[in-house]
Amino acid sequence: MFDIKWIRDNPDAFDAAMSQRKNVSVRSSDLIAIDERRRAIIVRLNEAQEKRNSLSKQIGQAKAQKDEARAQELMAEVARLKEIIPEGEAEERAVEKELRDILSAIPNMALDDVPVGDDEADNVEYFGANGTAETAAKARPAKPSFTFAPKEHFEIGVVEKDMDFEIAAKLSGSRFVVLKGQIARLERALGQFMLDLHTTEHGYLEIQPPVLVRDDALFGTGQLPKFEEDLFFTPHGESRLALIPTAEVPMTNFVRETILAEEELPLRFTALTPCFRSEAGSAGRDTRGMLRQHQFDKVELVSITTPEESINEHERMLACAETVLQRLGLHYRVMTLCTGDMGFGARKTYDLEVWLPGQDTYREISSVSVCGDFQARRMEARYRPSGEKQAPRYVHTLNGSGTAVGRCLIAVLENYQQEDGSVLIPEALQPYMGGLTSIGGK
RNA sequence: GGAGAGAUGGCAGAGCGGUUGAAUGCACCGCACUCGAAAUGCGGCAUAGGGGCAACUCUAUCGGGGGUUCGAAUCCCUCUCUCUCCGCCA
Repeated sequence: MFDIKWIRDNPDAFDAAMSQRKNVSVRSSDLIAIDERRRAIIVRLNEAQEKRNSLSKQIGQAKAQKDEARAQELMAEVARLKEIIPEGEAEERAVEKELRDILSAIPNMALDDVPVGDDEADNVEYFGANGTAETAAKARPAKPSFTFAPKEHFEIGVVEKDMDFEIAAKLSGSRFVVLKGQIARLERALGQFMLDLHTTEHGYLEIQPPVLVRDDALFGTGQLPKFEEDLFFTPHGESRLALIPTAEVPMTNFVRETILAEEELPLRFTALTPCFRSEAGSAGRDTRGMLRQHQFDKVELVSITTPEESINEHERMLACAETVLQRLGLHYRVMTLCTGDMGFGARKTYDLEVWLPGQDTYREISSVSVCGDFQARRMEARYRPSGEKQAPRYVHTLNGSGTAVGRCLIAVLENYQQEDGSVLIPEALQPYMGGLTSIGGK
């Protein structure tokens, strides 16, 4: 969420940043007009409150001196403030809400080095901080070659009987899947492998968060108020709880309304959780297979850092996600999302796109974002800088998938499929598969 | 599900209608003392929003929201959370 004071001081920068975003029409001048109204109301209200406070103190003194006549006189004087103060308070509340409602629906501002563009066609391939196409190609697994026409994941022999969309539809409708046998085990192996990697090699703390959260948490990370239709809710007493769309929500909100010590930073959390998305508005897209589901497993990474460290942490987090694909021998590319394709809370986002030979295309398998203080402001998440007594500052937050487990399963199946319908198990996964080197072989 | 108790500054913990934004202790930061440190003494130490070039000043905040009152940390309502006991339960 933006700081109105910042907009007041930098109206042109604000307007320029918003013009790069999609479907955003807010202008600084409108916000500043509301803010001026707000401040005028505050001045009037404060004056009345000051008057009331000082008169009330005098009443107290008069009563202490048993000067009842004087007290009555003062009470009469303060009586007329009784009308104007509640009025002013109501006005202040209304205008603050008006401003907050608008500010909370404004997306974050892109960093300077984010490419300007309208949609995914304007995303730019990224080869690392000092990388080139050549260095990246060397570091990343090569695209596999096939002596036969590779199939889509749900058509592969070994998959067909153990990835069951019919039973899932019977239970839950479309966009759900039932995994069985070795396919279910492979999904589990992938999740365990990723968690172990991030906790033992990348310094993340393993978390088992709730997957049901309250509205406040969703507001903190930015899903509310704008994206309510993308979420599942379940009634709870008089209220409701949402099924998390990503573990970013609970883990980032760990620091909600807290003041951390600088020494505690960075905080790095990872969790393997189911994620729930209503996929409103994506009817007809990716309807075959398990690419786009209402429920899927994902390993999420969250970092809480100082403002100075967040950019470095972003590159570090990207590398952590890339390591997953490298260890699995999956070919991929990294894209820097353009201003029009970025998510609501991000200042900069890298997408990892894994190669799917069955689809003959790259598909997103991880998204790594730095949010600056955007979420921190919504959450009131701050830290106290060490050294000389200093005022608290907002932390920076980052999140990334490390990676989407369901989509990674698809990638393993498609990339390691054999002509006979079996699938080889990548070496890194074999310990998690009881030593199996392939599934579905004769 | 039933019955109670509670939520105060970084932490602990007073206050229960009137100069209380809040005692006291701990922690922390200055200064003094010391060759240095400890101990001791003195001082400082919440957050946010206004106004002012500034010095400074005003307002709000004692879990959140609402109410009573000239005046609320203190009284009432409500929500959230925590704890204790009973019941139920993976």
